[in-house]
Amino acid sequence: MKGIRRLAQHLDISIGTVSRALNGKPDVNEETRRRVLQAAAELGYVPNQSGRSLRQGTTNIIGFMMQTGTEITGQGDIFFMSVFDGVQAVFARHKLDLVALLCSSEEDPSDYLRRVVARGFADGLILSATQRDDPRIEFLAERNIPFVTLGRSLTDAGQPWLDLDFEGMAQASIDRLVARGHRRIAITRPHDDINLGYIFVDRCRRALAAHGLALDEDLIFRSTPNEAGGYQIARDLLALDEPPTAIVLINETIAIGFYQALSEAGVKPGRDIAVIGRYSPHAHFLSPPLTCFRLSLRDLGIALAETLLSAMPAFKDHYPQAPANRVWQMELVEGESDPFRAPRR
Amino acid sequence: MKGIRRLAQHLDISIGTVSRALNGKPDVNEETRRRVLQAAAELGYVPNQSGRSLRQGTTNIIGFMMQTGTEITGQGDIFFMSVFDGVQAVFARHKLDLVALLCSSEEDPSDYLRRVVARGFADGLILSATQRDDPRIEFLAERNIPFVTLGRSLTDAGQPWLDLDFEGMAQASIDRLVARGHRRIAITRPHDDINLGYIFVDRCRRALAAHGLALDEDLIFRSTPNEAGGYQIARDLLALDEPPTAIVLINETIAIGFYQALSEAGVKPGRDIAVIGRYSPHAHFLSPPLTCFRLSLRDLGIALAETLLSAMPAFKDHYPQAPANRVWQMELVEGESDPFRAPRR
DNA sequence: GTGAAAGCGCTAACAG
DNA sequence: CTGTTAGCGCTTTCAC
Repeated sequence: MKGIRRLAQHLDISIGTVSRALNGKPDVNEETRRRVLQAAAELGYVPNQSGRSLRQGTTNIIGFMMQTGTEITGQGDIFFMSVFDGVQAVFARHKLDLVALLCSSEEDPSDYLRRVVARGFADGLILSATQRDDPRIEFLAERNIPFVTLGRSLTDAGQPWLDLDFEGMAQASIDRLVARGHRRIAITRPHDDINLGYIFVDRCRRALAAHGLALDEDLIFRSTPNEAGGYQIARDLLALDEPPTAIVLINETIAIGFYQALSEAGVKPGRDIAVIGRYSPHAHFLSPPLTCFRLSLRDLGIALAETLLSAMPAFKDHYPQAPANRVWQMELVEGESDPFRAPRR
Repeated sequence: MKGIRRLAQHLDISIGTVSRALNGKPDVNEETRRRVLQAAAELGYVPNQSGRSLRQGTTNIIGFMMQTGTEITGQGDIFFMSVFDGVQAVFARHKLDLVALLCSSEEDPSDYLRRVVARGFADGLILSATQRDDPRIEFLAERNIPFVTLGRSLTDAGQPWLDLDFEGMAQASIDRLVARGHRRIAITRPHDDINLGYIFVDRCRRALAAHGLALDEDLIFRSTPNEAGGYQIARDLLALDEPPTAIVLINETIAIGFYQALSEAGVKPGRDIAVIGRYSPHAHFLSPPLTCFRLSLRDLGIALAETLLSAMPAFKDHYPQAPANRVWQMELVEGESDPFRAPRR
């Protein structure tokens, strides 16, 4: 004898009553409920999730889909761990469990998602690394699976999303660099079709135009989101006939390689070239400290969770005011990598 | 009508036959099987996991348990992402799915694990960040849940484990530094009770003793496994009356902060102090390049998966030769941070 | 080679 | 307030 049946037998009451007692149904004698809860604790009883899911059609699991190839997302363990921590803080209130759904780099993300959904694995989903055109979005929307994306996409099915404020970062970076005397400003973009790259480049272009400047196509550097990518950017940049005097780096990790390649060439950030990037734990520890845009990843996770829950019928009442779409502000942390520029010559 | 029933109706055969056809049972007419598979593909049928689990008592899911607080694990940016990718490469062969079980920093890991197990969530588990005494190990062993740990522990239930060769790293580092003229050698250890810290410190002590040297307790620096921890170590170290001439860093991430604090004090790695650390993508991009110990994280993941599967009755036949316990070699990458030491005075 | 039917553990509807 | 029972989707006997 196993499971709820065993518990019921142990208490000499019916399994129905045990179930109701455990699930906090009102029509249970308080004394009975107390006995059930105590016995459950003693016997270490926890309801079998498969049985429960099969009956209720819900799993109490929220899946956070991510790709495991390191060069794909551009985010590392730390980024996601921090976000997860915030997400969980919210889910814990509702006894929802967060699991990371790990799509191998060898599998097509859409196929993977299809499998996850068909299996009835999760009650809701969080998608990260949204692509410019992202078939996953349509797929989930068609099936009425509650989900939220971390990142926007041209694929719009009216889904809720949260995204970092890359426009704000672009605008502020360009304005700041221009104000500091720069006219020839480079930017970077991801090597793949992740949506944020488009947003960032577009806004940089417009911000420059507002200052009467054009974005030189040769000053848009594509790179993989890692140290090696940053290194390569610096090498390419220094090889130009007329290098830029400033650059805005879109990824966190590329700063290290970028600094190193400059250093090898005897070029010093802050003195010979202005650099603005994204905050990461090592940004402070570069020399000179990187001027960068920071955000609270944990708070982002919290917002992500609340937005998702507000899209789920079972929880929406708890989060009536959660915004369905939102760009997440980043805060400028002043470093020493982009001082005012000494007038040339 | 849903699920397998719908598929059966569509084909006008019984659900039993559909099930057998889909699951590759031998007693099915090949023509029938072909029709079933085709219809399944057309209708996008995927068996419901809850129904299947309930019936079979197995989920085809392997859980990789990890803690989500960022200061906990002590691994670099992309440590887990890379390991996951290797694990999945193996699991894909057996149609097993890997999910990361994310224990919030606010929850006790043992409680979390208990819940996961009781729910029948996964067929097997991988535990990371094993503590010196780790109750999770006993818990799983008692219940006969197949699992493998990434990391050893004093808690020994005969479980399979894989661990990095911290002894080898300790021994090689000490030998190398001594050979290069160092007598006063510092080491670092994690701030918490993770098991690897004990292994590392013990072996360093013995390696030094073999050279007739004592490990000075003041030269064992505890730190959180992040940039700030490394920064603090360097500050503390430089404040000593008699600073060490060399140091071995146990974590990947601390090198950056460590280098920075040295730099601020005008102390140059490789010239004024020898440094040996762990490889991470930025190790090359430090100046001077860090001499460090590297391993293939993806291969580690593959080995981890194979070791787990060899402990699972359903798969053990495929992996007869997988070692149940194994320290994973790391390879020394020569940088320029620990040259031969100019004799003093 | 196929169909019919039992039953995995659980919750919810219903009867008392 | 409690017991009884149907049935969630699936796999696996057991007949035929």
